[in-house]
Amino acid sequence: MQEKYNPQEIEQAAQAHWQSTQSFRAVEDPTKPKYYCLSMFPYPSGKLHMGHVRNYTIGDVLTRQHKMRGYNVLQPMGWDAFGLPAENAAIQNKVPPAKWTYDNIAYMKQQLQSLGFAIDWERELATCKPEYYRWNQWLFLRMLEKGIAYKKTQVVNWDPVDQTVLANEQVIDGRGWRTGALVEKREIPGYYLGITQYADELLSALDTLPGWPERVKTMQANWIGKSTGVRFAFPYELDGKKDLLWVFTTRADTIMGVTFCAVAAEHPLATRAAQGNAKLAAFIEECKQGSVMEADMATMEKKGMPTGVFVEHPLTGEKVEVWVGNYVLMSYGEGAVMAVPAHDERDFAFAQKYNDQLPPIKPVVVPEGFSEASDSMVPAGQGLIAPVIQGQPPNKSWLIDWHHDWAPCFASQGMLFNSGKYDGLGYEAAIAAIAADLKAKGLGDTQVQWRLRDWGISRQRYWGCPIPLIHCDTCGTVPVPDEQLPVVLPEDCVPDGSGNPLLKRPDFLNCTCPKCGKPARRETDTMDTFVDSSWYYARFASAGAPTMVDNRAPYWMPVDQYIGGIEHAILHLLYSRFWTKVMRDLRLVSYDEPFANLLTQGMVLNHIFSRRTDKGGIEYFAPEEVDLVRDEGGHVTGATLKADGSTIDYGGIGTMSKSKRNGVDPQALIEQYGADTARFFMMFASPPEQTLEWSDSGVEGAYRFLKRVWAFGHSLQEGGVPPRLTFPEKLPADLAALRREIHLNLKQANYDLGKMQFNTVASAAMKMLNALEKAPKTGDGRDAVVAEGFSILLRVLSPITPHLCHALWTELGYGADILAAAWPEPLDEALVQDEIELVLQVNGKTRGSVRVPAGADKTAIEAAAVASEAAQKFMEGKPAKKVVVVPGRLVNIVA
RNA sequence: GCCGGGAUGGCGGAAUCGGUAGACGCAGCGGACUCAAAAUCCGCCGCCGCAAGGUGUGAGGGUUCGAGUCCCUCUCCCGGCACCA
Repeated sequence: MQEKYNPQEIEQAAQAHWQSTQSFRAVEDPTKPKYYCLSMFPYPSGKLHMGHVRNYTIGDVLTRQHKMRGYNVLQPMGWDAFGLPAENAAIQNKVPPAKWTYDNIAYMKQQLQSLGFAIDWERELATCKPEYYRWNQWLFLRMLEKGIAYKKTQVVNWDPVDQTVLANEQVIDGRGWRTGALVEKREIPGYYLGITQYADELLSALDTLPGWPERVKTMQANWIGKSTGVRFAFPYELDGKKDLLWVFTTRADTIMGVTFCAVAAEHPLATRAAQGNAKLAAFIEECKQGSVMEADMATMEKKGMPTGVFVEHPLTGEKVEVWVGNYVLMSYGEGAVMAVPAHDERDFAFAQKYNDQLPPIKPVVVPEGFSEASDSMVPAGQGLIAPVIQGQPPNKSWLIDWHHDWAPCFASQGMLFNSGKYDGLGYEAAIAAIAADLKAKGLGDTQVQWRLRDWGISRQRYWGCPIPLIHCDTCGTVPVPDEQLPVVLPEDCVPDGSGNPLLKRPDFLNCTCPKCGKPARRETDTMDTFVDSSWYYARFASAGAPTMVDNRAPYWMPVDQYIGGIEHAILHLLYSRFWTKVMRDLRLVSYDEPFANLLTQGMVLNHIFSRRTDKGGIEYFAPEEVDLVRDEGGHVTGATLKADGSTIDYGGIGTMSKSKRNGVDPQALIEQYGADTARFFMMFASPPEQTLEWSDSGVEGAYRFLKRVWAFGHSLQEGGVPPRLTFPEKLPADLAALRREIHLNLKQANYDLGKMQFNTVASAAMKMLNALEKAPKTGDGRDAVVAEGFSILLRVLSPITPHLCHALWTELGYGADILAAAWPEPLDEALVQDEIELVLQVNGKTRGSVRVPAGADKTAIEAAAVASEAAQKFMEGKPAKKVVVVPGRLVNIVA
């Protein structure tokens, strides 16, 4: 055994050992409990980044720990290989996306292997391979048959110069990223998957996922957005034709306060009204410009224009004008809303803006408890209406005069007034009564509405899974027959940014119609890459099967632990759940949910340094290029460039990214310190769910600790401490204390592992080493305590730093392979103590401690506490009014 | 804008059920070893104070013998918002 810790050498040796023994090959074995541990597979962007290292180390710690606990473990790895960055790289370097992708995969695979992850590489897959994506196509055809997949128009970002569809991220400040042209909204046909058909189950089944973080479930529930409300219609007549304007609202109780209606620019009524109204037509066109992103829709200035069309209030018969509003979404509900400015913030803002063109705001709800006679309308502290009444008599007639210029809006639930027969009703009673009346008139009913929209999967892009359809002049759109699958994507195209290169590939485009045999044209749209990632976990469990999944899937599925970034909390995870349910309904699988437990890991952050360039752009600097400037308190206030000492801006802490130049290359780290140091730092720096801040000196600290572990192991070997010894009947006090310390930390480590709080597991390991290094040099049973302690330390640490622990375990003769060792459990005999220390408080303030026998009862503890010197001093001669004893923890004297 | 999350020393973070705030580590300071440096080892280390003690978990209020933890109000930061993955 070498004296010096040499990570490169021991890591290579350990990896060679795992390879030769096929340690991580997963074989189905019904006699053992299984543990399927899956980390979200990477997009092969070029090289691993720290987020990957963190994600996969978390998975590896769980995998190795469960292996040692006797589980049959599967940890696979693959590549989310289709996607936009490959096309961007192609535009830049004129390399086919396929070649770029495969090169990246080869490099990143080697990086993953050098980190020593316990991966079964025989199950590796890449979603850009026909043997994988043929099953995307196959399942898509099944969905088409079942009516889950269907065709509809979709709104996309259109670059008029490049004549191409842009992704949201390719739209910068409303302009195309390459051309700078103003982006337009355009409607084109596309394919959708009916995820809304599963909305109810996707929502209710969240309750069957106790192993998911509550916040992720809440986010999904809000995304699905079930709301119960009333769908009703305003009758109207336009150009002699009678029609109904349908709207949906969750606030039917405010229906008597409607002052206008608003429809989306794409609404048929808007289109009809615009005929012969050039000004309105122009406004509708304007609404169709700009972003398709919800965030932009929500933050942009609310604009509208009257259509001149009046509809009839379904209950009062009053005339209500219809407006076109840029804030009304065609894709939600009916694409039309009733507007009640008095009780809806958005309507209120709109009404204030168009004050002079709209009727006065009509309030119809007051807070519960309001009465005309009372002096104050609202109980103090509720404050929503309170400002309105300053200097005004709080009475009904005044409220009716309430006007939008200056009155705030009351959007909470309350009691109806100013609403005719509904006066005095509360929220629920009012809605029930109003819905019943609308129903009686045949103009509406209660309805459940979902925020969730169907999943548009068509992408007008090359590097994706071809949608298996054929367009025939005679037969229309015809599905590709199963026996002709997969529709293989040619791998030698080089996109240039001006549209889908498949359109220039006659060998791909031209085909014969499966129905009539005439020449036909292949669909060139490809699938959203979220399709690829919606079922890869099931394919891992059936690697290489000649069908989509085979009979190995039921053994492994569902995934016992899924690990990935919080940024996937909604889309990827929801789509995977949906896909699973579709597969289940096709009887391909029998489970309802793909991921039993979910861990969402935080992002890896680093400092950001930049300065403005002469041209007005921003230039970023890597952290190693700068020196930090701190104020007296030690806070970072700025930075200077190492090269020339010039001052640059400190941009705080942000996610590592190529564009900000604040990434740290894992490769350099592995080469300098070894994989174990990288892994240890990642686990130690913060708990998995939180963000992790990069720190070079933190890495140094991790390395220092591993060197100490090695040195301690070396000293045991030098000192001839045998791996196993018997303990004497009773240990001397100092050795008993040491042993207790080790087992206490083991108990803590096991508890924290259960919570997946690996940073404190690492801390516990460090505390064990700190204790072992201070071990007495002599004493009866000394070697036994130290050998036992170190063997516990190695096992606890081995999932985090497997190479180091593997080497020391065998070198010191603890066993042939630490992977085969039993996971350690704390022993009661090591934890017992005769006397315990309790915190002493007087009037809630800590004033010292008292020692009492371990079995002391409450009376004895009280007596000991009151009698103590510290208690006497701070009680200042007053008698104890009350003594609170928290068993095993503290005693508080109230004087 | 909407939805979700977060804020604790100079820094990363710990505190399991409301019970010693700051474990463990980094940085810093002092010392040992060395011709010297690196590496390593020992000690100190929230803030104010000579000390006794006081004070302190983003801000303000509340509940409690006792609050980082529970309740109310607010500020700032981060993630998602359906064509980035």
